[in-house]
Amino acid sequence: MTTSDAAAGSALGAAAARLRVAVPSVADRVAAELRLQLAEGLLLPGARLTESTIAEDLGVSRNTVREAFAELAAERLVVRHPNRGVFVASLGPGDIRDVYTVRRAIEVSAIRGGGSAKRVAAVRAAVEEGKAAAAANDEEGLGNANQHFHRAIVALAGSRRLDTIMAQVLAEMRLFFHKATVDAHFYRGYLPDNEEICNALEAGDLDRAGELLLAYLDRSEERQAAVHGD
Amino acid sequence: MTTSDAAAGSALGAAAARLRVAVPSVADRVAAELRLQLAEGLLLPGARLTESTIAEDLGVSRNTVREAFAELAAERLVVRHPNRGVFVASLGPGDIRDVYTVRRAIEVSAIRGGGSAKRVAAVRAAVEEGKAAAAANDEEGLGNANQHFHRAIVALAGSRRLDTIMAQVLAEMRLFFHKATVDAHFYRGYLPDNEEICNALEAGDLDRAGELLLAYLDRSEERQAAVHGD
DNA sequence: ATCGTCGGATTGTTGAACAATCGGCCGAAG
DNA sequence: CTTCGGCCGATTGTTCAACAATCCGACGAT
Repeated sequence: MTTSDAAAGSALGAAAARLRVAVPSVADRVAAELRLQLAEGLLLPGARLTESTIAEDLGVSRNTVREAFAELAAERLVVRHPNRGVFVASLGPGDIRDVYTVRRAIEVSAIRGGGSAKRVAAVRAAVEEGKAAAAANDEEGLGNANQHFHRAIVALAGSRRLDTIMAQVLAEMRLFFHKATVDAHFYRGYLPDNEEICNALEAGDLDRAGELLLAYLDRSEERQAAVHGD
Repeated sequence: MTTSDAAAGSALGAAAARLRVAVPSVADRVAAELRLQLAEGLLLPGARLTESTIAEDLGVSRNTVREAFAELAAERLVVRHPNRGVFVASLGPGDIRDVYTVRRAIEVSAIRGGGSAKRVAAVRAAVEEGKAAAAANDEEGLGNANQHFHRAIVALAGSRRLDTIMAQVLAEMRLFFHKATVDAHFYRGYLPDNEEICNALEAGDLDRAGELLLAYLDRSEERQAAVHGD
């Protein structure tokens, strides 16, 4: 769990390492650790991250922590207030709408371009993963499956840059999902949508798939905006 | 405190300020200087950037240069090879296609969503800027106008994140444009396209505007792929 | 209660040091 | 003559200690 997450996280900023063994730098590992704590909800939005504290806790130099902060700041997971410190990013209503604007752009574009059979199969796999999680009442599994589903859609385009952008956006969203995930029916309601989208995709009806996905995102945005003060 | 007010200062994501006087950090200024040299073509793709050299040249600490590198690496303008150094990013054929995939996604999405009159006017302004530059035989002005045009299109969506992504993509493209810009007719041929797109946009025919823009991007991609060994 | 001032704490930046790693040079072996 | 292995210099990765600049909150004066 943690290792795969770390690998997925490093897919964000890390310089692609050809076929190199490449031990991640210490700064990268610090960033990974913080990313993990962020995703786990251990560090809540608005929380302050003090350089010296983290440096001491993780047994690294303050300078190294600083580099890790730069990495996280570039991913928008954290914001720097000059001379005041870095804080866990917190998204306001405007940010939520912003994030969904990005998702609409890249997800709809990706699905309307179709994709190889293998990539379509990955989308289907995410749908099945979701159904299995639902059957097992695995709340967290449902959320993960949903993210896999949308990442698989973007992956249809086969663009490394789009994949990166999507990963960042999803990481941002995880920041305030910890508040919304309490609703057990939250993701479950999206399952039929995902399946229908996947069906249209497999049938080659890309226009319809795009329409469905767009409607899905609009609804999801409204829902998120409702949960978080509009 | 939301991240909404984070900053639109420098074109790319410098952590600048609301109404703050805020002198940018030294690291930011170093990054800005390097960005400038990158855009000017003083630093060619593949060139190596040695920490100590730059630190000495700019009269700052090596550690500060390091932070600047992190910033540029996050923007993909530079790549880090662990234990070997940082190099000016160079885009291969695959990257070119990748970049255009991103542009198709966000530009077409933005234009199909329309935009306020003020934002449409900004698009028109960019078209006129291009015509003026063409009349003056201002080669560089033409290139700038073209970028303004596409940035204005993305700005239609009013999304800070999309604007940032677009700025990064354009910065990446400038990296290897220094090779392609030699062709005087390069941008000039696109002028009529831009105007037609703008006309459709002003007429409210968003579908048509989107189609035109998409065709434009496809053609541009093919052209770039042709110039750089496919 | 408001305002200015002071002090403590944290960040921004520097400089120096050291280990780890890389690339290339040179010499030895085949 | 080519190839392989190991050494050397150079550069990066990381740490540490220091200092100035800046901010926050508390204290005190008006």
